[in-house]
Amino acid sequence: MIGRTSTLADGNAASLALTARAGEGEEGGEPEATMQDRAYRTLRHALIVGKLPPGKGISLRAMAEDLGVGVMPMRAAISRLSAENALTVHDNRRVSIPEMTTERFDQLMQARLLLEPACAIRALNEIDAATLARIRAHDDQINLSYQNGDAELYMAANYAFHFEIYRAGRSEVLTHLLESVWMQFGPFMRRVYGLVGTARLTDKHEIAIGAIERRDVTRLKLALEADILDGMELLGKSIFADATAPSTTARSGRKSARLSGTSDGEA
Amino acid sequence: MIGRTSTLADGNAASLALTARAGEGEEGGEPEATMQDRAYRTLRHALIVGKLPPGKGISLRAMAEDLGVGVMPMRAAISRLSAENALTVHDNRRVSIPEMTTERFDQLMQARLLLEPACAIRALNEIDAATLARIRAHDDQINLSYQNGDAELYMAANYAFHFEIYRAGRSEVLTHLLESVWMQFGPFMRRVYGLVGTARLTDKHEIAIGAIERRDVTRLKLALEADILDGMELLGKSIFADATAPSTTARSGRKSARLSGTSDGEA
DNA sequence: CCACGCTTAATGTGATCACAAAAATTCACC
DNA sequence: GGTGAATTTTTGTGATCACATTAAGCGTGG
Repeated sequence: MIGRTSTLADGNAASLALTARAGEGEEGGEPEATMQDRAYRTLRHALIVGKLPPGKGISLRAMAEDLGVGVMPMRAAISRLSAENALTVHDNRRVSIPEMTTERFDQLMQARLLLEPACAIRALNEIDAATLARIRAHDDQINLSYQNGDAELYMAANYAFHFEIYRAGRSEVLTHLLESVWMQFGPFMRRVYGLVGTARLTDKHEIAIGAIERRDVTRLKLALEADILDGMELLGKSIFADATAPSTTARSGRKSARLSGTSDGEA
Repeated sequence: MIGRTSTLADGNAASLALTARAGEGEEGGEPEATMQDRAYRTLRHALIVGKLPPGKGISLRAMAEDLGVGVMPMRAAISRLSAENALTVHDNRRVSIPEMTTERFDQLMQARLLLEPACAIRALNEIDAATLARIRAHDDQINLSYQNGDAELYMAANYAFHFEIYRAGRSEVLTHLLESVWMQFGPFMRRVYGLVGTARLTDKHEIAIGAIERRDVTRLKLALEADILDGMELLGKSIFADATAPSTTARSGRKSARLSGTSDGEA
């Protein structure tokens, strides 16, 4: 391994790697994927599922090497993410994953509360059986993640669940805005997951699914708002509680309890 | 009528040179401004004030030359704008200013209706006398633009008016999302301005200012919603007058009624 | 006059080099 | 041993070159 420390959260060198999609016969199906798009998508996914901790410094060349792409595609990817507020560029012109503050947390939550019910309501009459089945499947994944304490699976499944609904609303504008919010929210949420962990509240997802089945607008809206607010309350408490209890899910176990703390990023 | 740009000065993009204006002198005060930031800001401003027409193709090298910057900064700028949905990248990998469709129009308006009142409410108790004075000044500029029929001034002043309020709410998250929406909205709005021109519009801005003075939350909310809806109605009418009859809902997707004429966009 | 094939120009993507600023490291010195 | 200056490394920014793809000219042949 090069002297460069892997920028990945757990030091797991390959976990973020640009996976050559399994079954990538490629020549026939997807010749269009540009390098920068692949870099963008992997980094984006890493953010949404919280694979990268807040405060983490993002080095252009280092990240390019970690992902196995050139520098130019990585520049484009970082540029795009920065434009979406998923990465912050400091005065030093250095880039890092944004720290979470109480103000930003509130702002992100407000954005979620404003946009997500609206998206869901739009989607209500567009969800067919197949889509509903996918939604249920995502929810099953969430429950599975709870059983196994698999934080990463939870993050991915939770994202998939929500956006399976929102995308059905066919508002690319709103979903794009929401994805920006989730990218900002992901790193912090993943961090906190270990603390609130397996504490499953009353399952608002089930209520949402039921509301979708009955085409119950207000109930769906309430379910989503409650889901968001539940998380808010949980995560909000975690913020104020400077707990020392480390997450159990972190394999190395050696995680500081600082919620938005830097692992090895710069100040 | 569609493909012809009559009164608008959008003929070609040569007019949006990277001037030292943009409110910033030169490197006297801000040695930190990177080239790509300057390119980004000018292009962004051009989008918000609608200096560029929908459908207009954006050529990397050509635009770089027009703005007097290198290719690399322009790449970064275009990349950022694309990430904010202010520019669309086609399958050809060519970039252009997005066309407006009825669906997108509705989505953008919904986003405005969701986010802008919320921002304004946040701002309500943060607006001091100085800020209110600036808001009034912007409104004066708007009225002036009406008198002179200065579309560009109107666009700039209208943007300044709204965001002077929203920024006071100190939610970088929400304002950033809103700016993305306005960048998507600007080119089309500017286009339509020539059609609806100086038309009526009972001044909702005055009402909003009055509501700010009295710290009247609901009145401010209503004023902004009415302002947005007024524009919606006006622009909506223009849409239906201008474009081929929009199908009820083109569910099969791709081909929806193109609302905005192209000057020299690609196929 | 129009259609079709060829040539040419232009475009986006990516790599590589160059450079200044900022970290990180080294190392002398108290 | 700890501290600060000098050096090395790393960083982001930007320019330039190379290449494949595609739009645009442009001719010839029908």
